[in-house]
Amino acid sequence: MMKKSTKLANKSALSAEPASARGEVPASNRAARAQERRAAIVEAAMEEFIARGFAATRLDDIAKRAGVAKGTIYLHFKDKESMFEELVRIVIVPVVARLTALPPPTGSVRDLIEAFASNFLKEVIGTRRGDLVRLIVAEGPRFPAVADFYYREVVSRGIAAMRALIELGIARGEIREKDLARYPQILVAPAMIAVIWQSLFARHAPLDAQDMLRVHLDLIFGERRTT
Amino acid sequence: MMKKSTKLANKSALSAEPASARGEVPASNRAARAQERRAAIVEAAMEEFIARGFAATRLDDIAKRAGVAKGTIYLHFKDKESMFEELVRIVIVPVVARLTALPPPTGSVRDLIEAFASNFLKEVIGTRRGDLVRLIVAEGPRFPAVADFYYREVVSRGIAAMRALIELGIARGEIREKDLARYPQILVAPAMIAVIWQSLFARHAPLDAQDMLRVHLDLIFGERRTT
DNA sequence: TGACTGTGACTGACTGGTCAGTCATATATA
DNA sequence: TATATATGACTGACCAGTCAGTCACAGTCA
Repeated sequence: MMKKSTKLANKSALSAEPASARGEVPASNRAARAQERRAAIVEAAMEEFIARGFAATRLDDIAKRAGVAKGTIYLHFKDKESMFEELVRIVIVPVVARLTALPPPTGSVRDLIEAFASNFLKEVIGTRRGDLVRLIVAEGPRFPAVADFYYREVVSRGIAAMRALIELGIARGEIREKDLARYPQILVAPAMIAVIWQSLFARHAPLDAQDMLRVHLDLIFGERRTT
Repeated sequence: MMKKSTKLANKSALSAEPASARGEVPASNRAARAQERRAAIVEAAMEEFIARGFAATRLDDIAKRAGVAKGTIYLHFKDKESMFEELVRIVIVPVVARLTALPPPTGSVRDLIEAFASNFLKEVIGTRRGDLVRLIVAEGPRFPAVADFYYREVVSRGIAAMRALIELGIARGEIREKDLARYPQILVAPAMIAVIWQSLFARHAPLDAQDMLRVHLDLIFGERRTT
């Protein structure tokens, strides 16, 4: 279908388009295997980068873990740096999509936010995805492209969405503190802390993230059902 | 004299007692210069580690920035790794001391916490110290010793102190949400988010940390003076 | 169907450069 | 002078990225 241009990704490497004029669909199992390999590389790279950080990760290790020769990595990615940047996109995009695609305009604002938090809890906190967030925090300053992408695709959207919910909550009288709309970060902060906590301190002092988020929402909305 | 053991410091670190118990006053300018050099190295190392992370930082760069030859670094630190670990201790300890040493048992709990937040704002958020916190989050998983130290000296103490304040606030009727005492993290979360935000996103969207913390406290204590 | 062939995905030994850590030498101090 | 310090050229390990060669497979022909 999309052929090489999709798999090779980067700018160069465009090996002309053989079947282009033809228009055939050589979706042989060759292409399928290539996709599998690519996926294996992404998976392996994520593990290694999370475990060691960008600079300390060896491509040899990624290759070994992915069950591929080192050269193969370069068939899919331009170099270590752009592999890292692509990796973040590849992993983050679906998560954002999934978290974004659940605004069932039903029930109270609290219920909406609770549904969101519950999803975030399952999808991110304490998972590989959560570690990736920590990784972004860690490497962000050295990868402006990553930090920019993350801000644009995740942070700014998340803040905007939360602000909208907060304003709705204020309008409906569910939320007292009007100034909260100016700092949606406050709403999200405990969730972020939970992510970091699980990565760093879980073994010292386990944290019941779900319960903590509940308490935090009680703080904002008042005890359950108590306008 | 104490010789190497004092200057090499590795594990011992913290200045110790240059003049030892003995009466001598070896406060020659030799020892003084050594201290200056050591301080310069620590300062330079912090800059470099914050800017590039542990693995990507070159000792040559640290030496150059400190105005010292590379070999000199090894007169003060065992190796790169233990230099990093010591560095964290050297920088963190005084901050904790300063933040800890301001419990003037006066006024309301809110005032106490506000004083604390105000100090944290000045001492940490948006400063080199704040960057160091981000660095610890970044490198923690690869440096269990650092993560452990940080948990022991900073996190657990901070959590305990906050919990005590919250319980006091509840007892005095200043704080409604009783469950908050179970998750002092919630109280601290926005401050941590502010630290990270300043490091990563300030250039995209500046954050008025002071104002945000105020709003957060309003959320916990109710609008100013309303009980 | 089976044999033949061109293609390009895949491999991994190799290269060039980088950098932590060393140590023989030089300099400052007592 | 003797000793404590400081220096920076040097070494050996390490690793990102390359590329000549291999071979599985799709397509073609008999």
